[in-house]
Amino acid sequence: MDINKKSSVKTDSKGRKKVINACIEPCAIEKGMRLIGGKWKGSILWHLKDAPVRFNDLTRMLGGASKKMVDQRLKELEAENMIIRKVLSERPVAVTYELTEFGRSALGILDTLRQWSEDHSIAIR
Amino acid sequence: MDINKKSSVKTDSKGRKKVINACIEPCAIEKGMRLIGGKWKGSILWHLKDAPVRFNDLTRMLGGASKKMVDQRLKELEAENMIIRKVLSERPVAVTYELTEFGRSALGILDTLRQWSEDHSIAIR
DNA sequence: CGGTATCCTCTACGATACTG
DNA sequence: CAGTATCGTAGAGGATACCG
Repeated sequence: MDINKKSSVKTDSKGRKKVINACIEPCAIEKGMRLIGGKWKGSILWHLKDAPVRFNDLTRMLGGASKKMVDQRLKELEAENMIIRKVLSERPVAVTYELTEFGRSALGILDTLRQWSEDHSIAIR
Repeated sequence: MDINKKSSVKTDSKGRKKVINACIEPCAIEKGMRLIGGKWKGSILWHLKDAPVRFNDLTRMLGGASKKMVDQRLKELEAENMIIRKVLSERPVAVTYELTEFGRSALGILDTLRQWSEDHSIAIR
């Protein structure tokens, strides 16, 4: 679905047309969620906060994510300009991923979320 | 700041750093994401920030979400103690949803996310 | 090591219709 | 109005094997 759609026109059962305004603010929230939300993206970014990390190390850190998933998320994050993939050597193969400035700019949100989540861990479960 | 307190970092023979147990913090992030992440949850909470909202109004506000989805998310949020469902009248049926204190405590994160998302809307696309 | 390629299941989500 | 019920599809995600 097109999330950038600002409004849509619908016709009800009596043939009347209604313009439904999708709101700007929540769209920003949805948009943001698409960048740092999702199953592993926030965690991946968080793991890169201190230093570049290699692919397999990252996969291990996430403990529970398959290579495929990590690979997919990494590609998304790279396409979104949140991380950079760097090939360190060809033989043996060595690759690291690190945050861009943009990626780094999301760390504050993630830290707040982490803090909030920990503070309310009892309420959460 | 000492955030990864539960993690241990080791250095191998080639001077590379390895994080051995780093899944504590990301788990908090994943946990938090499950509460306010997902497709509509953040937006729903955000829409309730000022006042209680009725079911159909909320659905319309989200413009694009089906009743079924809204219903499901609302039930999740209620189970998670983020919102409260209140029956105003039986005939005609009138129900509102409003934030709990816990739900309200998430607004800061959502606002930061919204701000961040808007600020970087160009980078995002 | 850093991925791809397959296959497969499961559920998220949408569309539509119906109900008290 | 505030949901349920039902059906259908797309894709998310796991398991496993393979590759340069």
